[in-house]
Amino acid sequence: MKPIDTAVRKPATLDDVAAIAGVSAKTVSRVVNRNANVSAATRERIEAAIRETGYHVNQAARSLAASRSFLIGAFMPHLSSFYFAEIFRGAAKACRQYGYHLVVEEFDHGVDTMVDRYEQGLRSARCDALILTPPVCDDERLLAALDRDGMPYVRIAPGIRPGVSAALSADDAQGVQQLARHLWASGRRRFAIIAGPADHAAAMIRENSFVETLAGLGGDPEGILLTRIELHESISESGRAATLDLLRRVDPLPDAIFAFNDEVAIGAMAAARELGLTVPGDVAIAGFDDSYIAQLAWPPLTTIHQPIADLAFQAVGVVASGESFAASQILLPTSLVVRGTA
Amino acid sequence: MKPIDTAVRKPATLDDVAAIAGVSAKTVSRVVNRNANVSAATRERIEAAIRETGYHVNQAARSLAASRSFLIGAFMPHLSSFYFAEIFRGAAKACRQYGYHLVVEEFDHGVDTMVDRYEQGLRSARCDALILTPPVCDDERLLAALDRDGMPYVRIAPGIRPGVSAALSADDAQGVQQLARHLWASGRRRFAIIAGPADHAAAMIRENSFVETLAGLGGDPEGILLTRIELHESISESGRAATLDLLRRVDPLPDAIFAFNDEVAIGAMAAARELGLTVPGDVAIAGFDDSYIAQLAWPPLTTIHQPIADLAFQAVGVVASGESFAASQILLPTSLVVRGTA
DNA sequence: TCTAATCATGTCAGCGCTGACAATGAGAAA
DNA sequence: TTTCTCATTGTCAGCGCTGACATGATTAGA
Repeated sequence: MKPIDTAVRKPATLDDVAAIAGVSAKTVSRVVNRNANVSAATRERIEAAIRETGYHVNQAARSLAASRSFLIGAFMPHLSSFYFAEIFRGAAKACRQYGYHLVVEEFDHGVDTMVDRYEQGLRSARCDALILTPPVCDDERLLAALDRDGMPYVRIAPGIRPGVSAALSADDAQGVQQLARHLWASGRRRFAIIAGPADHAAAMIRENSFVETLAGLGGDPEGILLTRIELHESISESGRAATLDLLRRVDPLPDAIFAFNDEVAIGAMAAARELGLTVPGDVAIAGFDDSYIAQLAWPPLTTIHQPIADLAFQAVGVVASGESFAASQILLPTSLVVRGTA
Repeated sequence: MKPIDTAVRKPATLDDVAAIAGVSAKTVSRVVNRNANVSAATRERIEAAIRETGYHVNQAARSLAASRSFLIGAFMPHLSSFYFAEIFRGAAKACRQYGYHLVVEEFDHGVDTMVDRYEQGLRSARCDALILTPPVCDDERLLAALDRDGMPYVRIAPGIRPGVSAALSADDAQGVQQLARHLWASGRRRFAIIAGPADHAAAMIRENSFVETLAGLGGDPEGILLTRIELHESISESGRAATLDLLRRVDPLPDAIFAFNDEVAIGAMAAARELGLTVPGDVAIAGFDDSYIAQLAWPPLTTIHQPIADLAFQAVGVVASGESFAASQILLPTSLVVRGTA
C-alpha cells in the first residue's frame, strides 16, 4: 500500500509563472510587487498563472537581490507575559498588513549583553528595522551599536535620549490625571501611592502626575503617603508586602491607593483584605496597564488602559511606511477604566 | 557640525574574511558552519579574520544557496497570553541553541482560514519546519496542506490523528491524579468539577482522570457534581457564573472544586467568596496550568503545573535534530503545586 | 616502493530574485 | 511625415552563499 499523497509539490518560481503567462520573469516580479506600468491584460494573465502554479515569493531570494529582508525585529526582555503578548500582537498585525515578517528576540537578563544578542540574532537575520521596548530601548551601548550599523529602529516608551530617534509613548500622565480626578470626585481624600523604583521612568511619571493633579484639586501633596517598591521576583508579592507594611504603620488609614501597575494593585488588594478592609468600601484601589489580570481580579480592578498593542502596531507602521522617520514622535492616549475597585 | 559617527559599516562577506585570512571563501564557510576537515591553524586564522571584520552570516544568501531557511515557524492562535508567551519562550530558547530563528504566526479566528495564513505567512517565509499548538494542530485541512507541501511539523498536545506526526504532550492525567489523591487525603469527600467543552481534548482528559482517580480511591463517581462551561469572551467570568450557579443549586455544598484551568479556578474563587464561603476552609479550589495568575491570586492558587515552555523547547529540538522525526512521541510530566487554596 | 585511502582546500555554477538599463511600440506634437 | 515622449516589457548581472566535484598533499597499508 502506498502512502496517500506524498507528491511533494516543489515551490513554483517566477520563471515557472512567466513561462505559463508568456512574459518575462521581470514582468511577473512587477505584478507580484504591485508595480505600476503593467498593462491590465498582462496583469490578469499573470495573476491567473500565479493562481495556477500556487506561486509564492521566495523571501530569501528576494532579500538577497533587494538587500532588504522584509523582516522587522522586535527586541524585548521577558516582561510580563501580558505586555509581551500585546506588543507581539500589535506588531504582528502591522507586519502582516505591510508585508513584513516579525522576528522576536527575547532578551534574557544575565545571559549575555544586549549588544551580543543583537549581533547574533537580529543583525545576522538582516532585519530592516528594529522595534525596541523598555528597558532595551534605554541601553546606551545597544543604541550606539545600532547607529554604527545604520540599523533603523523605533523605540517604545523610551526613558533616555528623548527625540534622538523615532519614538512612541503612551500618555501616562493623562490617564493618571483622570484617575486622580475620579477618586477626588468620589470623595476620597486620604491617598497612598505604591510607587515603583526611581529609575523606572514610566512609574515616576505616573507618580508625579498623581501627586500634581491632586495638588491642583486642593489636596495636600505632603499628606500623600508614598512607599516605593523594588521589582523583585513576584511583583504582586512586593506590592502586597509594601501595602501591608504601609497600612500597619499609618493612622488614619488611606481611603484610596494608587498602585503603579496592575500586579502591584492585585497585591495591594490582598493586603487590604488581610487587614479586614473592604475594597472599594473602606479603601479604593487602582492600578495601571489594564492587563488581563485586572478583569480576573475580584472585584475587577479599576485601572488605566494603556494601548500597548497599538503602540507596537504604529511602531511597525512608522518603519514600514519607508520614509525617513528619524524624528517621528507619537503620543497615544491612555484612559481610565472604572471597574469595581474605585 | 557633523553627525557624530554615521560611518555606516557595510556588513562583511565571506569573501572579505577569506581575503584577510588568505583562503578561499569556501573554507571560511566551513569554519562558520563548524565543518570538520579544516586544520587547526587555518581555523584559527579564519576565526581571527572573522572577529576582525565582525562578520556575520547573511541568512538570506545562506537560505537561497542551501535551500533551507533556518527558520522555524510557530503557528498558534491567540490563546491566553500566558500560554502564548510560554510557548514562545521555550521555542525561542531552543532556536537560539540550535541556530534557528523563530517566526511566529498568530492565527486570528475568523479573519481567514488556517491554510491561507500558512500559505501567505509561514510558507512564503520558507520555514524549514513548523510547530503547531492546539487548536491549529487539529485542523485536518491544514495538516493536509502541510503534507502536500512536504512541510515537516511537530504538534504540541494534538487531539486528533494520534501518532501520524511527531507530537509532544503533557501528561495531564498524571497531575490530576496527584491532585485527586491530595484532596482525598486531606479529607475532602464532596467533589465538583467545573469542566470544559466536550470537544476540548485536554479538558476531557483532566475531567476523566479526576473522576477515575476518585473512584479508585473509593469515592462515588455518581456523586461528583459536574458542570460544563463554554469558552466565551472571559473564561474566568464563565467560571464564576458556572460556579455560582452550581453552588446555589446543590445541597450539601461541595468541599472541593476542580476547575479545568486556572482562569476558571479564579472565577470559582470569586463565586465561592460571594456566597460567603472561605477558601480553602469551606471549599478547596484547584486549577490547572500553573499560569502566572495562580500566584497572583489570593490565597495563591493550588494548581497543576504543565511544562509549556519545555514542550515548545523540545518540539524545536525534535525538528532541529534533523533526523527523520515522523514518529517521535514525547510525553512530559505534570505535577501538583500545592499553594493556598487546597 | 607503490597504490589506495584520507584529509585539506579550492573551483565554480547557480539558488530565485531585483535593480539598472535597454528596447520596443504607440500615440502626441511639430 | 518626422520626431519625441512615455508607457510597457525585456535583458542581464549579481546579491552572498553552499553543494558537488576536483585537486593536491599526506599518510597508511601491502
